[in-house]
Amino acid sequence: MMKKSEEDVQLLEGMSSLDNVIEMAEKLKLLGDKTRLTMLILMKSRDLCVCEFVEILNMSQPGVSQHLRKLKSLGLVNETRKSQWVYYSLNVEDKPYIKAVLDHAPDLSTLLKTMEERGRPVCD
Amino acid sequence: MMKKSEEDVQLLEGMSSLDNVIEMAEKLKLLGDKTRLTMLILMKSRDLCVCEFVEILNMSQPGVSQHLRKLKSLGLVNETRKSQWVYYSLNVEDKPYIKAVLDHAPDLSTLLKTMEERGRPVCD
DNA sequence: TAACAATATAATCAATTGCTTATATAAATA
DNA sequence: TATTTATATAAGCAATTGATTATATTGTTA
Repeated sequence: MMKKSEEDVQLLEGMSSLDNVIEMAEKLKLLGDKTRLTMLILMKSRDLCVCEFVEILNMSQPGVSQHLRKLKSLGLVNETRKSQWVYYSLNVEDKPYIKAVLDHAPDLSTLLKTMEERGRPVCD
Repeated sequence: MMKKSEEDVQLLEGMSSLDNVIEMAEKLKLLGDKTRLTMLILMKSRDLCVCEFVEILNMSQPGVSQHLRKLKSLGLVNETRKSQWVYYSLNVEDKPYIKAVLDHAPDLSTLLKTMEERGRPVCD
């Protein structure tokens, strides 16, 4: 087998770095939508089920489900079924730059509380 | 003038938080594109002019200019003309979450050096 | 001042996105 | 088991995006 020249190695390293940049951009693209970013920030307070997102975000249930699917497909959230409800939770402990973004995000816990007080869906 | 109720105040505060989320999402959307993210990471090493981006990213000059315009319009970069060249530089010191993202980004300084060694544009 | 080099803007277009409505699936309950 | 509730998937569509080529602008230099 032919030995790699230093230049080749450097090029290959450059390539894999670029792959990592692309992967990073894909995740950041998910944060670059106001609906999904709001969802992620809300999940800092607690896990939420789909119908809660529907109420808070005031959008159609399929719309919410599709955003959650994208977040799940890139590993930013986990889903847990609790009888009829599916709860979504943050999964960013091992993604430092996403965690950093969410740490600096505006606080939406007041908004969440407000919705809770106005009679939210039962959810268990 | 009518006094605001506590509920109104809470609602209004909620609103402004949402505005901040939207503003945050707009900036993150800029990072959610592989070309622009690469540009920002490259500028961590040093300021670059348009024609350097064109060479490194291997795309059309107008394409590069339009990405830079978006970054400038949201205040993520500054531009400085040096005779015929326009240099772009990072302006993220006052944007902690963007800084955090770039701090965690893959290192592209090797890629930049490689391009420099292969005879880059003169640029002063 | 004419030609050139670097950059910006305009016009265009295919691909992607974020939403909707309609429909399917899954679990709980009468 | 039939109905209801929660969620997911499919299909469709207008708006946005990221690229291109063509053209305008700005500064340098012969």
